[in-house]
Amino acid sequence: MDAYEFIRDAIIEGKFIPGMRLAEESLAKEMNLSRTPIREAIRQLEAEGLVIPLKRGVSVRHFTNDDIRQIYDLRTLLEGYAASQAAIHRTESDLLEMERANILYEEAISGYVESDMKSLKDIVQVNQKFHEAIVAASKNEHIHFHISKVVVVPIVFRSFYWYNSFQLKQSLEVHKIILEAIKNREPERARIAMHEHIYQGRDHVLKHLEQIKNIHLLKEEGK
Amino acid sequence: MDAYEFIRDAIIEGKFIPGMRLAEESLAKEMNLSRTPIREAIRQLEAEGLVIPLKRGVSVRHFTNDDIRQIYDLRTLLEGYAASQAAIHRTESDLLEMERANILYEEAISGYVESDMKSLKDIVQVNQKFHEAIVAASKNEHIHFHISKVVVVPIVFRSFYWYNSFQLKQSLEVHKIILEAIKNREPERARIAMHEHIYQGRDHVLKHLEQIKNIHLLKEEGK
DNA sequence: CATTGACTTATTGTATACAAACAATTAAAT
DNA sequence: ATTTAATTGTTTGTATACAATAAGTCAATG
Repeated sequence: MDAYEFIRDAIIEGKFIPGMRLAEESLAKEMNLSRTPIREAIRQLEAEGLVIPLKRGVSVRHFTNDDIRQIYDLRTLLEGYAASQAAIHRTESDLLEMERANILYEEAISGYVESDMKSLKDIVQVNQKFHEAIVAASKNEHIHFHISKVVVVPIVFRSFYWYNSFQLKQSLEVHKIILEAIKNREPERARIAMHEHIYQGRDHVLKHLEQIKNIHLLKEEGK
Repeated sequence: MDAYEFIRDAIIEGKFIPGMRLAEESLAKEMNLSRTPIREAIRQLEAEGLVIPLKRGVSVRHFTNDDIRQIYDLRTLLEGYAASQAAIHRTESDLLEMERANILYEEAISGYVESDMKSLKDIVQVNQKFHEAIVAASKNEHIHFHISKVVVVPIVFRSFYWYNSFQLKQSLEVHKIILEAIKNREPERARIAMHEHIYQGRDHVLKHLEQIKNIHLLKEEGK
């Protein structure tokens, strides 16, 4: 569905900010459609929890710091499990896929210049590729469904945009450790490495949120 | 949404069997609505994975044995996590709620007569109450979202209907062990007990599925 | 007899129309 | 001046209408 992707992307990219009401008519006009497909897209987004119903219509969901913490806890659980299962069920072609993703990742961060959106989008995509390869290797097709719900969240999705070169390289190193564990068929090691990886991501996001809060506080004082 | 509940219930109760196409017009007529709200309900069910899109329209999703196994693995992970977190974060009122659910459970199974639908529905509901109380005590509001997706699945939902008195009593005993662990603030013990509880449920379902398969095979031979 | 092709039918997907609910603004009364 | 009432306007929710596409049937031809 086209309308679905349009609205979802606008939400996770922050174009539609939390609390904003989604007016069907204006959305319809914006993408040259009638209200009918717009409403159907909204129902899907509602089922995924990206928008919340009001008395009439819906608004973009706001995620609190606690939400982010809880969501990351679940992501840690799910991706850690995926990594441990991958260490058990991975085939040779799975390993190849993960290695390929990591090589692309390495290339992408070597070509990275601070705050260049184009190269960052590549990194985001390649990072996703690695994580998805692990899920595929876990041989549990339902994991993907759940992980997508803890990743496609506005703040989480954009967290990549405030990484620096060093942090990206560090991230690659952890990827290599995870891959090594999966290759050696060490489920616990793979799980723990993935845990640490995701938790670092969580701290990264929370630290950034803290900074934003402080900026707002300074603004308040400046008035 | 009323249309949503109508269709969802029909699917998880097995009135709409896997593979069956959902004809919008006939559904609309059946519940005295136009196609518009029906279609919106279908989009939600699609987002939840209970129906799958065809070239045009949707059909009720079929869950294979592997699906069931994978879904139960995830449920084990999620409910085990919920139990361990509940052991850490539970308040006194959380404990009260769980105890109350277990007392109701005990009453419900004492009043149970084999294959009496009325009393079974009560048991299903009270069982849910206990599991939800644990999720509430875990203090992670997002767990519920994910667990609901591994519970509201046709075969899983109906699995209760082929328990006997002894198995129900046994189930209650495990509930008590889980509660004890949560009361004593023993996260690992709570997690493991919950694991075992869910895995028993899984085996129960898979065994039943095996039986059904055998019945079908016998029918084939009889031809 | 089977296979291809055109035509007919049925059902979906999208647009529009209408009714109901909520919000907002203005007027009236205390 | 403030609060209440009423009326107007905007937006959602549902129904209907229309267009597009897939499927099924029947006939025609190899």
